[in-house]
Amino acid sequence: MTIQEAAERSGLSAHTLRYYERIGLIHSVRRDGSGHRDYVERDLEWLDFLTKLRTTGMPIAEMCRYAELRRMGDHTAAERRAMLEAHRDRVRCRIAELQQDLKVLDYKIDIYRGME
Amino acid sequence: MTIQEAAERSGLSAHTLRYYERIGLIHSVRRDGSGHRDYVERDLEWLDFLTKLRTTGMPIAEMCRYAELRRMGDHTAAERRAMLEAHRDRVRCRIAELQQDLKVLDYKIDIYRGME
DNA sequence: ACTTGACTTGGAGTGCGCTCGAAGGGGGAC
DNA sequence: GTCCCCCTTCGAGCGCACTCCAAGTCAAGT
Repeated sequence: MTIQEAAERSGLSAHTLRYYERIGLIHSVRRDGSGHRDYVERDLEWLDFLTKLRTTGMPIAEMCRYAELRRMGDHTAAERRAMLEAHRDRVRCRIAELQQDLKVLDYKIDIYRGME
Repeated sequence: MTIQEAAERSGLSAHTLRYYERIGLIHSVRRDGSGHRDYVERDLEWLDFLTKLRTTGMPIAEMCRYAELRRMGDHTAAERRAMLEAHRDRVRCRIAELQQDLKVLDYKIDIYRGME
């Protein structure tokens, strides 16, 4: 699969895919005869997971660490799990915070309604 | 109240408070005899609300627009309400998205647990 | 043979939201 | 008086996560 196809399917830009590879987020994408990247299904799955980490607010540096552990093999599973658990806690906190802020928005909107 | 006190109470830095004033997010903070800023309770309330808009992901430019409408008076209430409603929708979507992503994290963590 | 277009690399540029530095101005404590 | 500290403005700098550009390669189409 070409970089354009991978971009469309992952929702990332081709620029971003190259950038992710450069910083080590996605490792050693296969090249075809002419040196062009050739993405496989497994790359797409990994990109989807990376995207979930990103959209939930994990910093790139932390994602790089996770990717590095993943490359190191199964013996890093516990550390990776710990990272995900810590991240999950952050996401839960974030959701709780957003839900609180939502109440304030609701309250404000009601006030505006009352004014009209 | 001095800028330092306002910073402590709002959770923003003094730098950020000056920055917010410069870009028009907070308008015409009173000055004392020697030109120092003198924040009042109402400023703090406004800063708290601004902070909620920020932490829920409203871009600064949009917050400036909201602040501008607020300065223009009561006849902008409908437009401000519309902005808040649009923002509320975005926040709701964001929460829903985070909740979906949380499921993926849970799933992954379970897999790691199974591996150990 | 030549054009077209998508790809490659390395490095520079961008936008956002701050964050900091420089240079200078009070005003209270000693 | 002078030391010290916090304040002022203006403008530059920073960190993050991309985003884009320049220069070159390669393969397919006409």
